[in-house]
Amino acid sequence: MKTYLIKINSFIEQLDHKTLSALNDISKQKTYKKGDFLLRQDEVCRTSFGLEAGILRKFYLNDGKEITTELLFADNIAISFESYTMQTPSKEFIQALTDTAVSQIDFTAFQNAKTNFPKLLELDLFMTEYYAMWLENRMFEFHTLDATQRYLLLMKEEPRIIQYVPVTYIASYLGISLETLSRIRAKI
Amino acid sequence: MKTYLIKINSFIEQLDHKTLSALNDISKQKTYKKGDFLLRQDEVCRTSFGLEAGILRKFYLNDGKEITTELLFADNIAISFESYTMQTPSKEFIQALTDTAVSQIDFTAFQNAKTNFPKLLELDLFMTEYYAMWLENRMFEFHTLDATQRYLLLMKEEPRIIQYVPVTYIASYLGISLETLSRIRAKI
DNA sequence: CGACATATTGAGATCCATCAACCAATGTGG
DNA sequence: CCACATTGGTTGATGGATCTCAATATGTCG
Repeated sequence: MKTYLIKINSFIEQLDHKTLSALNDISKQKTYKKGDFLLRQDEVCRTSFGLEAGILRKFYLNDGKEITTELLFADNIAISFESYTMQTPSKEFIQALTDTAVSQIDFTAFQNAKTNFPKLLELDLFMTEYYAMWLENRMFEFHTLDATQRYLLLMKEEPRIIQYVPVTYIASYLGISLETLSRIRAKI
Repeated sequence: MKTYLIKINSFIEQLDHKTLSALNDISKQKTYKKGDFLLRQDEVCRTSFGLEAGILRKFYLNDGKEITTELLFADNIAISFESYTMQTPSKEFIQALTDTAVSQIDFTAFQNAKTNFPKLLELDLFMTEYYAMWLENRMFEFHTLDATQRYLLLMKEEPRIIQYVPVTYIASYLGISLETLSRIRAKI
């Protein structure tokens, strides 16, 4: 699956100059401080956030509890997928866990760019395919692994998450309670 | 999310004649008998299966146990997503739960068609977006609902599954044991 | 009818959540 | 600079949800 990222990156590198500058024209650099919200529940996700530095967290509220759905580092793109795709109110929040720098692209501007530069349409497809594979993989983990195994796998596959993200968020990302995660960590 | 299906369908209806007949040219009608495998583990998923009649099941093996990942009815498209997208060996099987009729499209032929008929590229994106939203939703259910709630939701959202699919497969689709599902059913 | 797959029921074990107390580190106001 | 609140993490005891193993029941199809 990660080989697909390589394919996407080389696809981007091989983009013609016009396409690249079209993409550049609609990008806006922005920075956020630790704790800032890039998107709140019920807002429509009108831009994508290309993360250049820092850490972002996507989460939603369920019974008053925060459930983390994704933890993002540099070179990832953060969007509330359903909200962005359908331009409907978001269930998710996107929050900066550290000071961050992002490159924002407006949804409508990108839609227009896709019709003028078909390579961007292809790129959009590739990225969406990658996201779907990532989700399939995550489903697989929830379907087949218990709490300890999920944590061990995360350690192996995403060491940065273990290193830089508070355990509270890691626990909810893994779908387990804070206390259980604490016990798992004590045991290994 | 279901409104997106409506959008996709009307997009298909509005396709120009040339695009539609290009699609037609690369489609092959096939039928399978109950129990037949459309795809086996370790094979590369080289075609998509547009389901016209019957029921299909996607599953993989874990510890010798079958885990059902998707249950499909008419008008859905069955592929082993990662295998199809990357053209790598599949983890999943696709099996006919009843006699079925499908319209198969070869991966490579579709790739070529997409470059000649950009509308197909757009269509591919829309369908992939839908699949990603479906997966997000499924993750959400696993993250927030217990066994009983998941079953009740399935009854409400996908009554055909309850009606036509053996409980063994429903249980593994819901990520619970056969026995637990049986008890849940007894209680309601 | 008999045989084999499919579904239910029961009892015990296990995993994990919850609630509550506790600890350590950090920050803040007097 | 210290007392104290706050935040983030750990530890303990208990209960509930769900799994597993085993026995039994209900199909269903040749």
